[in-house]
Amino acid sequence: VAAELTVGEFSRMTHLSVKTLRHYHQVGLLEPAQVNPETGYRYYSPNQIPQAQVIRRLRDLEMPVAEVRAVLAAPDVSIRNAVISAHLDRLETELGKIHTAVDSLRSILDTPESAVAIEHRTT
Amino acid sequence: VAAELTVGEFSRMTHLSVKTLRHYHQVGLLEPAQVNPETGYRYYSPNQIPQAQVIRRLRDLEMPVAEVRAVLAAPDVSIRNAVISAHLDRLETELGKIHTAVDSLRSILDTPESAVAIEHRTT
DNA sequence: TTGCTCCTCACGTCACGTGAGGTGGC
DNA sequence: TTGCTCCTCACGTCACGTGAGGTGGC
Repeated sequence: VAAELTVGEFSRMTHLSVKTLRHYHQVGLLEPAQVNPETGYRYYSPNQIPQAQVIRRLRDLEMPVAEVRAVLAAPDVSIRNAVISAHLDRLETELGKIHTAVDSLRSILDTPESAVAIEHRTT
Repeated sequence: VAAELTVGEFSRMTHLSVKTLRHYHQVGLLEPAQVNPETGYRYYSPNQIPQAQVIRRLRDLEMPVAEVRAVLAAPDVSIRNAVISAHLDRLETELGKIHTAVDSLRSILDTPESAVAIEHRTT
């Protein structure tokens, strides 16, 4: 009943590339509200925008597509939030590890004559 | 001149999977010290271990293989360090963004009746 | 007619992992 | 003989991107 948007329009409004939108259609993550059976043209509804933004946020946080799908299919807001929260926890643990690794590498780089020089011993 | 190690042994010492070692051989990132031309068996030298560990560290920090190769081929320690440092900077910027996104998502989740409810308006 | 948008294959990319089928040495 | 390790294809995975070749509406 709402005005339909073409992929291009929907792409601009959601900042998801057209290729990505087609991909999401194909894997059933985000289906267009309508598809013209003759031309194959995809049409999205404006009220699909919030959902597309949720998808984009979760994908930006590297949540796998399958998990994003699970989040959207969650029967209950509290379940949904629990799944997201679990992912955020994993992510933060990851960030911590990477941060530690970065620091450790930096300290190696800041120590000119140490482990870095090992490779020159053969000379 | 040093005792040679098989892939399996080298894998255990570097914590790189055998498949990964074969892959690194194929793409020329880490070549075995010797390859038996009859059997195709790969043999690594113990003094390749430090290099393998550098590779592992950089890959753990999601540095693309091509860039790792560039780091190893750097003619000069200062150039090498500059490349690594540039990557670390990019990484930290990334981490910051992700952290912001996580916080913002968390605050949305902590606010029960807001944007999350938009999807139910059609009902 | 020209442009722009849209479409469908099919293949590419990145960094491996999986699995089949087979060999060699203790 | 049994096990374990090693090998080479070839294809799979994940999430798209690229590019060819073609269509439809203003």
